Amino acid sequence: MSEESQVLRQRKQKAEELRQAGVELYPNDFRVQDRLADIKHRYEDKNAEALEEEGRIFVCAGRIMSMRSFGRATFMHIKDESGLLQIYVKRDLIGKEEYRLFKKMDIGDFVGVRGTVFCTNTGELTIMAQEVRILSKSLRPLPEKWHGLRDVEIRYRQRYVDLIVNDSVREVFIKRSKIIQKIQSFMRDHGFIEVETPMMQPIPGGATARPFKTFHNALGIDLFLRIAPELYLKRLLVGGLERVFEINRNFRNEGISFQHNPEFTMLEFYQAYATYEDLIPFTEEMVCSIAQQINGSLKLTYQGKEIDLSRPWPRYSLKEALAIFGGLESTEVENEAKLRTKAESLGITVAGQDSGKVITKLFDLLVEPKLEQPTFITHYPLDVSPLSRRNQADPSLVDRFELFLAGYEIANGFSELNDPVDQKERFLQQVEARKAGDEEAHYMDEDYIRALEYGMPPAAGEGVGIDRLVMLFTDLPSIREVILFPHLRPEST
RNA sequence: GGGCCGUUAACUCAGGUGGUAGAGUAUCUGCCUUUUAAGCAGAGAGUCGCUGGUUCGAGUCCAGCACGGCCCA
Repeated sequence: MSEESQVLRQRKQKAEELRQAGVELYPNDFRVQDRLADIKHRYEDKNAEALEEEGRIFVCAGRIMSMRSFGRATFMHIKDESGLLQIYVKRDLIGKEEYRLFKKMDIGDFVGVRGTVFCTNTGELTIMAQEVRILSKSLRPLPEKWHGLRDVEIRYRQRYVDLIVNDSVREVFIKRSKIIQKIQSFMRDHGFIEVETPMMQPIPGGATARPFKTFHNALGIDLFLRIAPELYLKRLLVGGLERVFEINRNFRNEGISFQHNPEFTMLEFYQAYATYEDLIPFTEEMVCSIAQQINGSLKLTYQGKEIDLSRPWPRYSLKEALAIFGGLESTEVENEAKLRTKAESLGITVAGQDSGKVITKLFDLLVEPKLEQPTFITHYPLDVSPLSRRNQADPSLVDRFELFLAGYEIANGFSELNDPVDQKERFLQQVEARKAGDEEAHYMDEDYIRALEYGMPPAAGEGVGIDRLVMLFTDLPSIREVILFPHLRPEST
């Protein structure tokens, strides 16, 4: 049984023929001097005659993307990171034996080219090759040139092929990188320093989620992949670092969907002597600054919806939002029994749930999808916010906000709870909830309490979902499109 | 977890009611020294996702499973 396709066999055969002719298939002594796009741009305004007179030799390299062969001459397009350029290879110019070997090169091979520029009859700037060297032999055929690679499963599993063939995909990830750079600059410009805290934690904390578990052999202890960096970043506030941020991965052991990948990227930052009300305009400024720098506009289209980022963005309390967007009567919103009835009628499990959980579930279901324009929601219930500072006027609420955009949560920020006694109480409540079967409840973190006992300055902190922000600015409907290697089940063998 | 849809050549896709698989691109051979979806002539290429079942006969019908997508929880 042959497990190799015909094409693969033929290519290996050709590679062997080249090797036998003394050609090194994977050399690394070719020194590239010119990027393809630079060569193209240099002569944009020159006419054909001027090009003929230009005697300059260019030395470039790239992957062969297409070939059109005429017996004794061949046109091909090669591609490097900067772009695409046409190469003309003439037997008379490179030599008979060299051309014979050149004919054994394939679409997909990396080649190094030395030559002069000219303009073809059809007006395309082209390199007249004086030398074509193979730099890396490709053994597998690339996808078809018209339709490219569409199969999303292959696109994600073999992202390298996706990146070779689909330019728009590469642009997405370049844009993602730029967005992250702009955020880093923005934070630094506002006096924050970038830090790195543990990805492996003995007590997973800082969020409501199930963690991944692993084991450290030498220490002989269980460790958890972090679900959030929050408790470590706040330890840094205790340590006297007043403005810190971290952009890194969080890991949550939950379902996969168009909005969720088991590992995702968050910006988290903490600022001493600030409140959540300081972070609201700060967040507006950050998102707008990114939008201006990345897309050059505060208006954007996401999946057909027009979104306007012009400031200020409206703010509603959670209960107001339930009335205004969720279609609830204001008497219902204020009455816990009525809220529970409503929730039950929508299929939400209410038995044994805190009122805070019920109301936030109602919000997720009825309001969140409707918040397309940027909107801040404030006044969250205490029992879903075990790390937030209590509201002075209403101790059943906390000083917290979430930002919604395009129908999903983008950011979550709050004034930090820095009272160690209150924090310990809240942890104990979470421990009770865990005992009662809530696998997402927070763990007790004694060292974090100890840190607070040394004294943490009043502060506010925030987390921003980077993947979702990238989805927004690239107009992509799935988180898998903005993560290079999204998790899939293993291929069957 | 539930529902619906998909899986056929390297890629993109066709294959009414069951009768031993097709196209374009890619590949190979021949002709062709300014083409660009180059052209012309010819050729090869498939465990039809996997496992069972029904049938004289299954890509097609049935069941289970795997992987993926969308929707719901």
